[in-house]
Amino acid sequence: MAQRQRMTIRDVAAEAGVSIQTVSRVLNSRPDVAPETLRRVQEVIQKTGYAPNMLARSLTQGRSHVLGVVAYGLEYFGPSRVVTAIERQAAEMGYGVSLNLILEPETGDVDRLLNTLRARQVDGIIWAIPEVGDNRAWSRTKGSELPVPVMLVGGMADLPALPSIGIDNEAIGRLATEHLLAGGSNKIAIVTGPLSWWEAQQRLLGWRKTLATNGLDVSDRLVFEGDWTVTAGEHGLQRLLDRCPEIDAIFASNDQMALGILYAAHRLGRSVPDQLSVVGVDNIAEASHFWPPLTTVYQPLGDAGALAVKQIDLLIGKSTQPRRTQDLPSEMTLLMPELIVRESARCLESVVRPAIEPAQRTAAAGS
Amino acid sequence: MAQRQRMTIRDVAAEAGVSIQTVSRVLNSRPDVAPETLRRVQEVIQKTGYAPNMLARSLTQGRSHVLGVVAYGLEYFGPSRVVTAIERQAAEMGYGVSLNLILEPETGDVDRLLNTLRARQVDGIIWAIPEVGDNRAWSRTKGSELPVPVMLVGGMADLPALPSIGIDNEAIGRLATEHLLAGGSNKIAIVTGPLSWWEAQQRLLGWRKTLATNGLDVSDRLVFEGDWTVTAGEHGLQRLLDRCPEIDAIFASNDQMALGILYAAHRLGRSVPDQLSVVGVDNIAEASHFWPPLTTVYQPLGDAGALAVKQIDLLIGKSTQPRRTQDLPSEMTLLMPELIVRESARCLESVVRPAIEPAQRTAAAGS
DNA sequence: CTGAAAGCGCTTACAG
DNA sequence: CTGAAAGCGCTTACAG
Repeated sequence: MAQRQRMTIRDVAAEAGVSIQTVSRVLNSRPDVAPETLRRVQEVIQKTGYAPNMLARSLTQGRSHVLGVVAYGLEYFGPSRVVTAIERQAAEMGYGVSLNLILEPETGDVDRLLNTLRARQVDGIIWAIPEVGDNRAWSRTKGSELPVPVMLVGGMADLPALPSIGIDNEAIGRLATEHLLAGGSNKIAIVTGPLSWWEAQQRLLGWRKTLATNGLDVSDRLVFEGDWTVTAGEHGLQRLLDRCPEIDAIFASNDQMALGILYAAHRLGRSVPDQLSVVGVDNIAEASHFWPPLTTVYQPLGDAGALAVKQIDLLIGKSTQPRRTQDLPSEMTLLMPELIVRESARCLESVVRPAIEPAQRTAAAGS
Repeated sequence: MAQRQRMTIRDVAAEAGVSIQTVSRVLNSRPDVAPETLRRVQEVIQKTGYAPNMLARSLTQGRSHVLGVVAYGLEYFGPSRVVTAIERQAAEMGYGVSLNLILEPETGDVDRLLNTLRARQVDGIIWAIPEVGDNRAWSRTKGSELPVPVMLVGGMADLPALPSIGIDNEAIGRLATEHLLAGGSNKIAIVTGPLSWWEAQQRLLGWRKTLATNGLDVSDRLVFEGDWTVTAGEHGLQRLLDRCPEIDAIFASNDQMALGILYAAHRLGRSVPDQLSVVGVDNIAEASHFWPPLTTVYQPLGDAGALAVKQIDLLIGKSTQPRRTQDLPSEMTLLMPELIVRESARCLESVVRPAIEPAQRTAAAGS
């Protein structure tokens, strides 16, 4: 089957008594091979377990069939889902995945990374680093002159210079906040992620807009900036309650911080959800077993990853062909999140209707 | 900087007014280049942003500088740590990482995977799939005739046919159980992982041996086979208590199941750790914020991943050289886990001394 | 110190 | 339907 001495197309050709390009034809399943020849070559391939050298193939074709995937924080929930989905979809489409992890989202070493990927001749790059600060400035500066297509995963503040796909994070904030309103809360605080993160900003924005629309308080004392950790949730609740004891609900910008909030609430003797409603984001595996089970917002991260691969495959196809309309989808595609109702937030309505009108909802909540 | 038209070594040579192999010498920082020539070539490289085509380089060198990493369940705690560490170490040593995820640990498609990796000419393979059932049978059958070095990550039942590195899972079971004993428990149950997993078996073994050594009950009614999920922990506690209400401690084979146990204990009105001590495994981010904070066993997974890369680099170096002593480390390297004491298990001793004698410990616990 | 030649293992036109 | 030639972009001996 496998062998130590690597075998080449030449060996196969010799053994089958044909030329190497006939073998090549068989390998690439081209139609113009005589049935008998085909059989003979296939037999040899089968017998020897020959597998063509992708490196050589890539060199002549000018395509490596490898996608460069750049990610951060694989040990966290979001990135691990995205990368898993990317790998799955890529494998399905015949791409290999070159994994490149960075240690900090705000890395200055974009250039070196891009150069490495270019040197490895990846067919396309999937940039799955969240937008933090101006860590995507490079996409505007030199995004357009990159030698290969790039897909950004995760939305960004300004219209991206490169095609991008992400989750609608403002909608996350809106869904969570609307649910809290529907549950009858009217002093709704928020524990955000680091506000240098686009995702954190957008979730805050969704919260703010929803409350403002309903004429409710959105002052700064209701906002605590966390850092995604459980500890931040704990400190957040304590701090928010210090500032404003009448808070009756909190939107935690991720489940870990929601856990911290539940923990602190327990310690402070605030019962959830009776005295305090909590909604998180992510739906981590443990969420349904928090006390109480956590109401949270699900993000279709797997869909985002898979879609990124499909899109970049399209772009790669185009960049190979004599580029015509140049109709690159250089806009931002946003996928919709979904609310998962459990028990950490009061829920006065028997049926959750996301499409309900705010006024109506508030009325129902007040009844 | 970057350019659409890919530039080759030939372009650089022309622009610098030298031959291509002089450029090659500069690229590979060989000593035999005149200072002035060196300067001129470097200048051109700098100016044009030229990066040599790794594919072409690999083809001539017979080395791709890519490691094939095969993993399962990147969305879970262990694998994500291992893969992260592998990528980090690989990048540091100049290797690219080709990520290959499988959907089920007991995949039958080992052959196709191995073929793909061979076709991509990876320099070595890191097989980071846990041993489940006989999913490593291939390593004995054809492990030795593989064209490239392979490192298995995660221990295995029989002495592996290939060099392997993992965590001492029996020690995990021992550390956890000894701690429970030290806390004064003497009816100690276990919720295991799926027993087709080597890791789960070993943890069970550690539990069993430790109890047996201390003359305590290790009968089957104290064993519940879970599947690593929170839900399994919940069911596990309920079931174990049904069978044997006097249970006063449980070793959960991972933190998720430990969470399920805490959850169920809360529901059943068993206070932790007063009536029930619980120890988990992994030390997930949330563990320190469970109620009560979870005592657990930490596994040096990052070390394992990094070590795997270092080892395979050695093997690759050897397989390149005219193989001499053939002293491949074809044995199993096991790294030691560490107990992290928090509040979910009673702890009578002020200082935890893992080296303490069992008899002495039991005595202390009884006092 | 530097360059002309050969070759890595394939594929892509180009003949027949 | 099949094969001889050229070439992908490098590196490795081999001359000078």
